[in-house]
Amino acid sequence: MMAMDERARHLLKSLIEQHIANGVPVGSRQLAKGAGLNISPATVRNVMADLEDEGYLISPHTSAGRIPTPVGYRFFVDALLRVVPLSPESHQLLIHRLGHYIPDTEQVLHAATEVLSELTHMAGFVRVPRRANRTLRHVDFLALREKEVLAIFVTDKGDVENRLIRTEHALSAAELNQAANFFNESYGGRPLQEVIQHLQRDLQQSRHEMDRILRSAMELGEEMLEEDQQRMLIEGEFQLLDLPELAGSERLRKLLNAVRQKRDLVHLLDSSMRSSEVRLFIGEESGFAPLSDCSVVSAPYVVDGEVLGVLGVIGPMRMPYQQIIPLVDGTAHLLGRALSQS
Amino acid sequence: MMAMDERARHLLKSLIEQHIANGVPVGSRQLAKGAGLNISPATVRNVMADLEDEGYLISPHTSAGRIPTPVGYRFFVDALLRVVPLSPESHQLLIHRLGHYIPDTEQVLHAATEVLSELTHMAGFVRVPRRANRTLRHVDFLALREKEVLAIFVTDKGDVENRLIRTEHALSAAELNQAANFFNESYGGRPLQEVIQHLQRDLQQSRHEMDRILRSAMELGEEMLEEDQQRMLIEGEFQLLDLPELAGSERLRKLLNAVRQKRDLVHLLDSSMRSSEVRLFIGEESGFAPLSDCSVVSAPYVVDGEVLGVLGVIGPMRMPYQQIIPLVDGTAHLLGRALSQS
DNA sequence: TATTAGCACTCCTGATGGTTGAGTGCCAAG
DNA sequence: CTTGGCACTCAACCATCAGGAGTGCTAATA
Repeated sequence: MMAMDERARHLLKSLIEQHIANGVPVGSRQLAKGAGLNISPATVRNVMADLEDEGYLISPHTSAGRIPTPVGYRFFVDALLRVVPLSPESHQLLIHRLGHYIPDTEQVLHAATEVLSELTHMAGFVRVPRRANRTLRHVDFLALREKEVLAIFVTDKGDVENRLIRTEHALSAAELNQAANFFNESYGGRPLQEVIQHLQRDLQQSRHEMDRILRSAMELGEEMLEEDQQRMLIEGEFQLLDLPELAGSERLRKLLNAVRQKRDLVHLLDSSMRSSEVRLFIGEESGFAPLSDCSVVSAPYVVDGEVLGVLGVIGPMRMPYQQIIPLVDGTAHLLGRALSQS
Repeated sequence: MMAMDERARHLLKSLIEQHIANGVPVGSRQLAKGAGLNISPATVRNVMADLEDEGYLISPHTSAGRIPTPVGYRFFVDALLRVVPLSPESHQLLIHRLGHYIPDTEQVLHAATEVLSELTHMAGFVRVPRRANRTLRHVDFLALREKEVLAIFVTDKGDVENRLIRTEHALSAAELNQAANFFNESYGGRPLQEVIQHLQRDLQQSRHEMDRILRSAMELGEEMLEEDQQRMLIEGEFQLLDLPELAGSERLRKLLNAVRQKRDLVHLLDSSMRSSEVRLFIGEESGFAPLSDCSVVSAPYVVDGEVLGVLGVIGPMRMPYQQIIPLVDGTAHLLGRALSQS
């Protein structure tokens, strides 16, 4: 496999751009014209044949022009792509949706998901912040009824989570108050993680009724950390229905169901939290079968110097990367900013 | 339009059953055989022609047998349908999923949605309980940060809702406590509706800082009532992708997007809360364009003698009503029971 | 030596047309 | 009123064909 010369690179770039724009295989004649070089179709054919040998292109059938392979796309984005700045309109819209103060975290995340989906006409997602390092702000225990206690947790960022706890005996409001006070005094301001560890240790042996409540509360705290490992917002999956290349409905159904299940996707994305840049998964690179016809563009978002989560879009391999990349990047930045205010 | 004789009714019933089973138009030969009557195809043809004249059947094209019209389905379910009891397996599964105690309301509702979707292979939905008549249990105000207060509402059934409120001046924990105490004492145990009305009146003129918090809290309460008008769970929309009759993807996309938007659907269903029985909307009867190819089977669920919400399924007109109806009915009953325990 | 024109070949696409089979409507006989 | 018979219709299937786009190869060219 020999290195590509300048002309071959240019042709590959031009071919992929054309294919992204039209979605149909590109032939030598059309490419010769579109590339701007003064070159005959025959020459182009030679070059294309070489590129096919090297794995960048493939023809769907004998006489149908050529389309990029995943390898071709990969080379394209790594070596050929020139990212264009965000269009003023898109930027405008981004600012409009994410630029001003929104007090509710949940709302901000939704806004980000929506705006991604809207601007790209593909599926947008936001992986929600891990709360692992959040600290416990406040706990409340309310006797809802005989033998049922409602526990409410509040973290320093204002996340609220609640859960019903059944007790064996009825507990008075005073007792619950006392438990809450104990909890708040001992653990208020401490990281959730730590609170749970402490509780786990302290409650090992004791079997008092009141301790049962604390233990349940601890479980709730654990759930807040756990559940959250899975959380993810997705918007606009249905935009994918419009893609002709995914029209074979069997395939698409699999994908949509997979998106629904989200778990594996979460897995994939967590791996990309480590990078601090926009990341691209093209086709099989995601290592996630139902996505093998698609690309994923993701970027982590950062609040106060710390990566909180990932966001991005899912779409066909043939997506306008030059625009998607800055868009995802920009959204990530704005989301980071929006969240750092809250 | 003359009344149908016994034989015609039998044939119509048989035809619709066959069509529900196979999804293809039914011809005279097949119907003659399937109906069990000793009758020739020619006779059947005469009857079918009559049924077509009267609007119960239609042929997709000249020589393709006949399929039921919405009118046909309507007549079928009203006059011909014999509902079969829930199959033991389905009943088993229902009990298993909804029969035992689950403390968390949200979880119960989800379980109901899921089980509907699973057993029918169609889209299942649950319209969530209105909280209008719930009473206020407890309110908390927490100073989250300078000039930001987190308000937490708890209703008597353990629903928790929260919201960030920005204030103009910083407020001390003591002040907030005082406000919360005031709130709890004045309004604890009162219906939310009433609380809001009172607040609305009491706060009309005053402009104190603390009142601003109360006013924001009132808005939150209003939101709890409002937002909730829209809430709805849907599960298994993707099952609809499997239906050949909806395969024309354009149409389906519209439907799925509509389902996504839920609003109009909520509207439709609220109207069916008034009935205390299973209700059927066939095709256009729903008055909701994207659903015109579909039927909706819904039933209200009742807790302590009061209708809390609606649940049901969305599927093709050609659905096995004899089984779907008791299933929806049974699910509604079980959900009512499950909720009355909590 | 790299480029290009020419040419034969492949294969998709869309149009055409014939055949088949399911199904109908109608009529005349039972 | 029912039924067998019959002509007719129409979608679905299949084969065929022409057209066009595109290719690979070869030989001429700059």
